[in-house]
Amino acid sequence: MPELPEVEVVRSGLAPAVTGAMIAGVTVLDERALTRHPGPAAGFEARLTGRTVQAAGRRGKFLWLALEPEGDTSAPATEAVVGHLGMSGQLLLRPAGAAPERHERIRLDIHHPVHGELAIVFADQRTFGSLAIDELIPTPDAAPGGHGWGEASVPRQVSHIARDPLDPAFSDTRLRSLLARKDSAIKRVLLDQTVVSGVGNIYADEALWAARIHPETPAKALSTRAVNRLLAEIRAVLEKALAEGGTSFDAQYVNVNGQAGYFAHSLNAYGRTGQPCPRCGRPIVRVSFMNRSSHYCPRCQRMRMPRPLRAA
DNA sequence: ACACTGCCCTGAAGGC
DNA sequence: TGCCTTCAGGGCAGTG
Repeated sequence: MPELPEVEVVRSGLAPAVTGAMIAGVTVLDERALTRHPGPAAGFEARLTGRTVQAAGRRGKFLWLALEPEGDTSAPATEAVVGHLGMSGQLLLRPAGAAPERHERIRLDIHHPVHGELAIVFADQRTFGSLAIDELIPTPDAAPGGHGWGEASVPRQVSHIARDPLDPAFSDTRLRSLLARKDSAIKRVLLDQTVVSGVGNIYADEALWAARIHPETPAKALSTRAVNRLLAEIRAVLEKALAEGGTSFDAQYVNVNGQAGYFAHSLNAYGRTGQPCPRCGRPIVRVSFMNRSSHYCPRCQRMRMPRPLRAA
């Protein structure tokens, strides 16, 4: 289940191999991997072949390979290959001509001036992930579009997604004011990528546990102090997971070399139903919530309403 | 305009 | 043993 740390591990693993590399060949094995690409697979292959990759960027759970403009290579990039790993997508770096991966959907054969011939394989069991060629459009705040991408542009398909909490241009103020207006449960709001990006079910549960906030607390009921604590814990859990190479449960998430991360050993709430809370010892509870699971400690994460709401 | 539900998909795991 | 159901859940179209 790739969230920000897992996607960043993929991006940073890909970056040295793809930056400056020429896409020599494109093979689409399954068109479902192009659901977000406008137009047929043949067009995807034709438009990418011969292009050079300028950089590998990421915002939240989306990543993209910016393409050097054809002709004037000093001009700013106007197009990118946007990728989302969905539930089970993998981007793997393989030697040229490597045997097909299980669930391989798309292969890019690349030629790098230093590293030579390589293959980038997009494999995806559940086919929620996709690649697409997309236009790069200016960022409204004129800050760089994402991590690893210094230009003030972002793929159109990513432009409605909020910056992620590790982005230097992330606005804490904007988040506080959005939360103050939302009646929805804080967990639901954390999963809304237009509010804050990069957080999925695992890290939402972990950050709420660390901040001692009940997942069903209405967002607007959180005090400023609680919101600040939550934001700090979101950043802490994302950074820790990143340092450990991401979380893996079922070998669906792996880095570009096919290796799993170690963060699963560090989880305090997610997936620990019935096991003691590391803080207080009470068993972690699992509840079904918006077609997902929420895991929390019923003692440490009690619902607290401020006076104005309790009166109603 | 916002809040929320349902759907897409495959394979592993559990129940009977 | 084997079939059937359930579960995993990100993002977005569609509904209210």
